[in-house]
Amino acid sequence: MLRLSKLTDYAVVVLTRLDDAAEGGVLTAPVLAGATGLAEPTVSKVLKILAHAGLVEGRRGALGGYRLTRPLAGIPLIEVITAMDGPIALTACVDNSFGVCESESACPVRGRWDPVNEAIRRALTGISIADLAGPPAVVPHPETASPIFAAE
Amino acid sequence: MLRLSKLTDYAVVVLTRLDDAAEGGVLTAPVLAGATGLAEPTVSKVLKILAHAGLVEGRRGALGGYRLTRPLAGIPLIEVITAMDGPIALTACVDNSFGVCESESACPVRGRWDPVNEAIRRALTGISIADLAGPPAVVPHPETASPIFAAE
DNA sequence: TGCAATTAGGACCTTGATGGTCCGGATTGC
DNA sequence: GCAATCCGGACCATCAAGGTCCTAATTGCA
Repeated sequence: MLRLSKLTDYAVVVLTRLDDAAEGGVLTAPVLAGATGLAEPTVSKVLKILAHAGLVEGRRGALGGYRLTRPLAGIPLIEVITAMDGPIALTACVDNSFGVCESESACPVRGRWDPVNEAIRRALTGISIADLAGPPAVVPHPETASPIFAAE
Repeated sequence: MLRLSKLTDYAVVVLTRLDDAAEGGVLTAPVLAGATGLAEPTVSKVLKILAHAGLVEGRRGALGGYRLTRPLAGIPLIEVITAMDGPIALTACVDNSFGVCESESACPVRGRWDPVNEAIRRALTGISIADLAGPPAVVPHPETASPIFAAE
């Protein structure tokens, strides 16, 4: 369904909550779990992945916790998606899997997905986490396209 | 991995091959299977879904087969994706699933994914199947090696 | 120095969707 | 009547995602 994983969704939520921490302060996984309503092991998993990607910073020991390495506005959505779900690649043909496709010789769209991936990548690069967490205004049904996030 | 299903990939391939049929002529599932290198039952499945979406037209009986209802240039990619994979919805929050999210009250990005979906939808609407099947030089090749692929 | 709190890094299992195949029925032309 | 073909499902295997848990390693404090 062209959907990204739940972990990515959780990551955005956790990052947003993490922004609530005081200047220089840290939040622990249990605290974040309580604030987000997610299960603690799940939050831990998300944080570990985010830390591995360099989006958050973990500090061990007592009084430890996690904090953002950058403000939310400086984190493009695509970076979170890439960290959680892996690189954007709509089909297996695009990245480095050559010789895997058994219909290789007959495939007429060989290598053709690249512009598609590029279009999506471009669309997601212009959106930051701050945009997602931004004004708490309600978005009931944006029928027409919001011109803020231009795809091209 | 933000990837679409293989069926969608097959659909694009099949549609492209279907375009090879003579004016007004039809191609049978076995013929298309042979032309694409895919298994016949799989091709049949793809064609049935596409027919249900109105993208192709099936004609039963002897001398039957499938044909396009529109030229490839008139079929936006998003229509094929929607037909095969369902509507574009990056997270479960966006469509009509209210009350399903257990973290609903605490979720700070509630309803915030809509612009993202809209951005992607717009990016995919501008690409037609003809663009994917076209000559290699037509579609611009923005970046040969994208830096975003450096995640893993 | 010992203890508690916390992250780091995996292993493990369950579940659901996807991919793929197959079968019976309906329709059409010869 | 017969053969070819689409139509609408059901059916099963596989695989990745989701989620939990366990054991180190690190840090601060009494």
